[in-house]
Amino acid sequence: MPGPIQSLSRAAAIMRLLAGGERRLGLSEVATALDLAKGTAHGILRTLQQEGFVEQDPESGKYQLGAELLRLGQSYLDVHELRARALVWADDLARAAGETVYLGVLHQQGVLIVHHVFRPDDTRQVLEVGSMQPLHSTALGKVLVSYDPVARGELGAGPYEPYTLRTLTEAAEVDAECALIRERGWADSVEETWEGVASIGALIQDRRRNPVGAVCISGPVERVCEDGFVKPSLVASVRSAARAISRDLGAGRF
Amino acid sequence: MPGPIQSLSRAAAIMRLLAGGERRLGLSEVATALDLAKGTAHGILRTLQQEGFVEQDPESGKYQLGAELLRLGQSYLDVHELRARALVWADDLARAAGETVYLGVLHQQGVLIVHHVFRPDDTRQVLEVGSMQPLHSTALGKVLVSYDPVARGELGAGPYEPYTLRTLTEAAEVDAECALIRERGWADSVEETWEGVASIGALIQDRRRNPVGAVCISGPVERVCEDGFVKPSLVASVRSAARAISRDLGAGRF
DNA sequence: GACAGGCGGTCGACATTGTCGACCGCAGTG
DNA sequence: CACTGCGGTCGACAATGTCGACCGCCTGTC
Repeated sequence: MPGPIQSLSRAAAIMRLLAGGERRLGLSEVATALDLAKGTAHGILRTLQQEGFVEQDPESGKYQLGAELLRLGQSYLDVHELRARALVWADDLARAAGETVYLGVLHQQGVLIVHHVFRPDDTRQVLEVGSMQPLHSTALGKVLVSYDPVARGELGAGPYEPYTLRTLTEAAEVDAECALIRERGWADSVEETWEGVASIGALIQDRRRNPVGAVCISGPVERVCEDGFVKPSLVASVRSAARAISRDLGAGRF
Repeated sequence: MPGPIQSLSRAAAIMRLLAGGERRLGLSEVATALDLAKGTAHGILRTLQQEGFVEQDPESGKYQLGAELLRLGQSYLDVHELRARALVWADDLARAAGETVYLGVLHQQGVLIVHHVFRPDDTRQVLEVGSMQPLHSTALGKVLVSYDPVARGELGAGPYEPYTLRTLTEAAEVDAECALIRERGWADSVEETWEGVASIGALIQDRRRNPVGAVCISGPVERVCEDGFVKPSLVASVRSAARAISRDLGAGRF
């Protein structure tokens, strides 16, 4: 039976739809958006609700995502091997560099943040675990595109969305940059996604040298860069953290 | 069609199974655990994998939860109205009390943590958003059981699991405690779940006075208690934060 | 190195199961 | 006070997911 189960695919589409729209959605909205009969959509929503994946506002009758997703998402993190092994290294890196550290893996057409260490001295930061970053304009994303053919495939042919004036929007530009990244072994992104923010990332490999994720540090361009380039000392810190995590993953087997 | 969609319920059961077991599970394990034909389990797993809810270790062929769950769980938090309105109050409370703050809602037979503010001065804490706490032995749980009939129903008749010597394990004990909680308007839990940890919680209501969640502060018993009782000043802080959040929720409408 | 046992995965027949579109009662609205 | 939209239900139909036998592969064993 090499075909997906229809009702499941539809349920997944409904949840993604609910995740996308900022506000709650009504039954009819869901049905028309996915081109389903109202009865069908209702059956799926009822089951999802009963399982806790979707909740219904009793007042308006509209639907939103449910708490069970948060719980399962947490379980995903608990089991995540890369994350588990990287925790302590990420902490060290944040302390050594004095900047925010992110750990990301490829997910669909972006980088999913699976770990986030706050900048040591600073308060008032928002945890970004579970959020996504673009592939073509972040250090994490460019690392993955450079080394993981799947990531390159997900990126597509462009043109890509320009977030700032420095964003690379053409496939040829990104590919050229990736060749450079492969050559020197690390990626940077200076104000390519957010004004004033620069980051430096490096690849994490598993025991069989497959790319499995990336680490990066991220901070204000004034602190991360010097004379228009990222500070070599920070690059060294990130690369050594990436190597340490990779080694740790490889050691799991032997 | 007031019946749940079979394949969806089964898919949910599979995901819960994967979330429960610490390690990855094989196809046959999943099938026998849920009493399904291998072909059926495979069909569901294949669809879940394709949608990103489940991942397969290419080496061992075993299954684990997928990244999409983390993303959707994050989306759940983004839309969560109680959490959004409580963010700033929880911050203030943590600063005023100098202790960790949790915000929880009822989910199945427990309290799901939807927000967590670290103790201001302290480092090295693990974010517990997405994890669950028991109903019968925590301040958050007892608040919900006291005011939300659904929570009381989920709690059941006991006896409940004893985590420490001070845990209330009989329904009668918990019900008596809840009567007291309703009377004075707040709950505490001193070493009932974890040795050395005490917490104080209060109810959050929506605009129609329905219980929708609870806040608590939690910290070492030496700091939270005095002469064997929780400090009145901390109780006052928690209650005023709970009132503030409730007011904020009510104000959304008028 | 041949064998047995277990694994993940596939296949096709069967009937269970999800789907569809018409229909219901209600609430808000002009 | 009709009218339009909503969320939700119903029952007939056949498309759909389910089942158990089967396949090829790997691993451990004697």
